[in-house]
Amino acid sequence: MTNQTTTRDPEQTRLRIMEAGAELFVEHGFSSVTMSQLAKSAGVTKSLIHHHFGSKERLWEAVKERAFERYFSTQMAMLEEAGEPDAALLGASVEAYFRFLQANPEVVRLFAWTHLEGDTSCGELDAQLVGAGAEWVRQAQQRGLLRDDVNPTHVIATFVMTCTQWFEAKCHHQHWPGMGSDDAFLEDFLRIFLEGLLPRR
Amino acid sequence: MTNQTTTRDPEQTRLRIMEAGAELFVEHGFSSVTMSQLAKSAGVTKSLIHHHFGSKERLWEAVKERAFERYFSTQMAMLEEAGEPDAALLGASVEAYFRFLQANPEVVRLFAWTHLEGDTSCGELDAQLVGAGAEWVRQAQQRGLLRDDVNPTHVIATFVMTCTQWFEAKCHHQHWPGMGSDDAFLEDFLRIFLEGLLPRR
DNA sequence: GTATTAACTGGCCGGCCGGTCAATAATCGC
DNA sequence: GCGATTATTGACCGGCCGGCCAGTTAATAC
Repeated sequence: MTNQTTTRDPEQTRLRIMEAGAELFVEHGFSSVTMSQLAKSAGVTKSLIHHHFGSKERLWEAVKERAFERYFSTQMAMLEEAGEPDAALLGASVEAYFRFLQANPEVVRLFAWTHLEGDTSCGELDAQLVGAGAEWVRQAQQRGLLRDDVNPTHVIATFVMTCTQWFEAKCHHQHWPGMGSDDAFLEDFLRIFLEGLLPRR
Repeated sequence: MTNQTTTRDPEQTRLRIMEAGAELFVEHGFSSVTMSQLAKSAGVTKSLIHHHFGSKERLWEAVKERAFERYFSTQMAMLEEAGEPDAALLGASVEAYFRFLQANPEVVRLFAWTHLEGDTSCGELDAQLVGAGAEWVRQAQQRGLLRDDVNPTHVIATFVMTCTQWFEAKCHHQHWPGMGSDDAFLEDFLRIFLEGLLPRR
């Protein structure tokens, strides 16, 4: 058999606890989740969670840190495989980000919780990512492919925030009159956003 | 004196409890706030809160409902005093909404909590507001003042979501390299948004 | 092999949680 | 005025909270 019944694997255990934490915390928020729930969900005792992480708070921090790092490396990989900057590729990047959030709703919720907590650590890793994205926009501006009278960082921020809020506030606007599907909204947003960024004559 | 020491005013008491609830819940979230904190902050006993609202959950619902109604009436008033639709007035509306959120950060946090709870009630009142806004955009489209190949509801949603997320995720993006002030961002967003909405030639 | 360390368990703790209840005091209908 | 109603209090409840601790078992170092 692959797993002996009484074999210990502390790495695996830590991972199981973090995965349980990720699921419960992201779904219900830090303070709604109890150590008993975490223990039950991870299949370990409360004491073992304390042994590995010290406290509920430190487990939450470990969960967030792991999630941010995974997010960061995924996004960095997406950014690196993007080619030379131009308007079409900007559109493709927006769509890629939108699809990423669509496929990973837990990322959106994680951000929302950390924003409400006022936690700045989510933005620190992101700074590199945004720096690279803004540089990418700046090059396109210099080549005359995008209008150059807007701050490149604001260009990145605009589409990142729109995509994030679209999924974060789904329950808010999903029944608004005339509201379309994910795809329909993305299409309209891209129309406005990309044409708004064309060089001024 | 304006207030007798031992005079009862149940309306005023309900209000004090709701205001304490609004402040604490919006700041820390429903499950982090305890009845004892609420009671202390409102200057009443826990039992009195139960007497007036029945339970912690129902107090939270009352707080949200009151806040949504105030939000709705404020926004409706803003919408009604807006004049005939055109691109400049759309810009003014975006700015008005942005300034409203800037001046009322508790509204932003309230929306964020309700979104995480999956509460749809915030969107129901809004539906009217958005319906009116979308109609306003539609008229501008018919007059050839705005491009007509985008869904009017998506136009409203785009700027509402951008403004909301700007303030909601402030702690996330405030230290991004090159990120400007509230005003600088708003200016750039308006450039992109309004030019992206001009009629296609 | 054996001593040391680390993983892991179960039971327990003080404290606070949301909520209840009986008693009291102010207000209101008449 | 006076009885019914309702606002308000403080004492109290069972239960669960996060965390601790003593003890046991597995892995590791030598």
